[in-house]
Amino acid sequence: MPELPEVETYIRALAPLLQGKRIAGAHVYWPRTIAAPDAGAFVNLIQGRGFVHFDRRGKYMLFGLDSGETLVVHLRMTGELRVQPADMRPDKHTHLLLDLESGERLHYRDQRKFGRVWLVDDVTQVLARLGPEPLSGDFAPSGLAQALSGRTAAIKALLLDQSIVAGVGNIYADEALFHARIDPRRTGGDLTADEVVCLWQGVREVLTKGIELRGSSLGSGPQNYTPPDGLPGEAQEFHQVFRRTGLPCPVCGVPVQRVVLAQRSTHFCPSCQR
DNA sequence: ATAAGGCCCTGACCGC
DNA sequence: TGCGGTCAGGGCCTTA
Repeated sequence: MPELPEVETYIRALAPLLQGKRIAGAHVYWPRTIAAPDAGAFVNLIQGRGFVHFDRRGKYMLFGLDSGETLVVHLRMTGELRVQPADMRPDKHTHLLLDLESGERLHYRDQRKFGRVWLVDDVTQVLARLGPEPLSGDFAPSGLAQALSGRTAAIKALLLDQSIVAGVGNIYADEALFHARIDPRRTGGDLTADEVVCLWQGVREVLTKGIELRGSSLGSGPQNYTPPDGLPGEAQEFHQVFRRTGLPCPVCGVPVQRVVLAQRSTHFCPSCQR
């Protein structure tokens, strides 16, 4: 499941493969993949455009085109992008295919069809609700404290809220809370100022480490993630609690516990996290 | 305004 | 082997 570190790894890997290349044509096999404009307009508008720059915001990939428009891609759970040779045929999970003038093709695959693609003049249309970028100066303890104040939902649920901080998903929310030694069931508004600072730091540390390790490539299954260059990430080796239910906490040895919060699996150490 | 639950999807997994 | 049921999960939508 691609979160900020996985999406960052993705865009870094794709940039050198796509830089300067031009789109000769597009094929949409599952129209709902295209969130905007409609699939027909998308195919017409994207033809002839070249990739000129590459960026990321939260879990969104941003491909700047030479027309000034931006191709925005959100992989959600199971989306994948791959640059493939011309003779690689799309399979049943390929919902969008971009033919490049180089002869290669960019395949968008997505088993669960949750991912979405936009082609927009102005990315703010898509990104309007996103909170601060966690590894930038826009994300500060004071702002986080303000966003949490008065909130009665569990802190885990609030970390998953993309309007509070962009890019944190289930893996890094659990890891950040472990880092900050905060019980994920705590009411967000009840955190002390010191705890908010610890959490701010925890979010930044786990995301930074995640990027260094090229993201978390979890075991087999539909949620597996592998970067576009095929070299798996290694961040999963350093998960302290995520999907480690019953295994000893790496700090104190007490078994990691699993609960469900905001309809999401949540893993924590009942002894270290208070 | 906030919180909670449903929905979209399909492969994996389980029990029979 | 086959079958039905359950689960996971990001973001958007609806409801309270």
